[in-house]
Amino acid sequence: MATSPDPFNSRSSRKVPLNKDAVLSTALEIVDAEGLDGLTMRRLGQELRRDPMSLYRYAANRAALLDGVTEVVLDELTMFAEEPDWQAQLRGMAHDLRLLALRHPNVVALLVTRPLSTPLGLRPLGTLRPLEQILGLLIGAGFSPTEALHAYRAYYGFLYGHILNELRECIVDPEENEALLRLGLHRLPAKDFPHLRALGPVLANYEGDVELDQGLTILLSGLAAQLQRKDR
Amino acid sequence: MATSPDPFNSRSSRKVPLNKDAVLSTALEIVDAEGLDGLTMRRLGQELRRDPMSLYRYAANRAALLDGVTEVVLDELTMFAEEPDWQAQLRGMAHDLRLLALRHPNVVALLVTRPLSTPLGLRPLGTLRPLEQILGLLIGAGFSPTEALHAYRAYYGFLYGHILNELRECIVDPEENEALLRLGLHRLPAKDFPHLRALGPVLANYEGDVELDQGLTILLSGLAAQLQRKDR
DNA sequence: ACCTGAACACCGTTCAAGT
DNA sequence: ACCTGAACACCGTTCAAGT
Repeated sequence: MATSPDPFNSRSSRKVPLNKDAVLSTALEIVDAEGLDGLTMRRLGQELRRDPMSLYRYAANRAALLDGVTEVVLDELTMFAEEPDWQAQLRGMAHDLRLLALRHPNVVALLVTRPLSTPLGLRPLGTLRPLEQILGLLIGAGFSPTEALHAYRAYYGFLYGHILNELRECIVDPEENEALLRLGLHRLPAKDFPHLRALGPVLANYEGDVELDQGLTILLSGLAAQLQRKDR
Repeated sequence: MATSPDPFNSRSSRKVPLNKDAVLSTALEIVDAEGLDGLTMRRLGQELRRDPMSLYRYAANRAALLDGVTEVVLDELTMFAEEPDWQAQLRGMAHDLRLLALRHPNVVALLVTRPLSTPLGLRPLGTLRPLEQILGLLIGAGFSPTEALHAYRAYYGFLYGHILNELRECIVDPEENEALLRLGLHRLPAKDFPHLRALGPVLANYEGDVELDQGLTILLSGLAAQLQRKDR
């Protein structure tokens, strides 16, 4: 599961050679296991068997640490699946990002909110690389730079929205799944939430990949139509 | 700007009669003014001129306080704009939500991440009401309940994605806007980010409402096509 | 010059002591 | 029975004191 070779096996191993990558991947493991709040300087120091203060050599502060974690996660994206056309490429990349999000659900909040109100050029480069990449793809496909930017926004907006939606509705414990769901729905005032309550069984099995694909079909055909209108 | 009648004017006014609404709307003001991190129990207590501990009578803990704030914000949504058809309604509601987000940018992170991994039925009712409402709208328009759910997800996914995108690219200080942007872009390695750097001027003026509308047009026409395929 | 860790200024929350 | 605030167990970060 860990990408780097076994940075710590619980509390058995001794001193780990410290570098930025080791710090960040350990930080990611903590976030994956215990959520964003679980990642504190002190906790991370303990995991690495170092004085928490020594971490400030690798990250200026906790915010920078979190930025580093998002970069590590985004680096997991296999950059270019070789697909025939731009639509297939966008589709493939969307599914890749979705799987990435499912692998690191606790990081998604970071992906989505961390760069908020950080000037574009000052963001972690990992955040910007997908943007640049997709711009190139779309411009290569015949969109003008401005159109490519708009198309990117529509695509990424939908994609992130879908991921958030899916994570929101995903219940971790598959056993309690239906029970919890029903329990929750039952709590809703029947008069105010008739449709929602009626959807109980349907809500229970969310096939994220299928719905993502359906949404993409709508979006991509819309973008393709725009492109055709131009070429004609 | 404040919705409730002047709950405190800086540090001049004396004791405010305390109730849940007063607590939450003051909490919202703090979040709007200073961000999510600015809202602490102690800070809120100070603003209300109460012992911070007394707040636990109105919210079980800080998380509940944050849930309360999201509910207060969502209650600002004017429920039903009277529009002729379902497409116009969805369009109108999207713009309403966008404006709400621009009014309370610091709350958006909450809207988007707070209910993550909270079972659906246990969420703040304010979060669920739009869902129920749109389900009703779509079912009334001819979608099956299941289709309505899928359509809702596509719609809301896109909508939240757009809002996050727009907030991400929005720079608060309109004066430094272009300067900061160029500065930031200039920092990017020219070789790795040619397209992004070339878009500098275009990136500078983001017309969120127009782009939201364009995306909605694609999405809604896709959904309308699905509906027509059925009726035929 | 580098690293360490005590100390500071905060947190959310508990709970005993007041009324 | 209710409210208060001292106290606890944490934070991120600074900075002086060590090496």
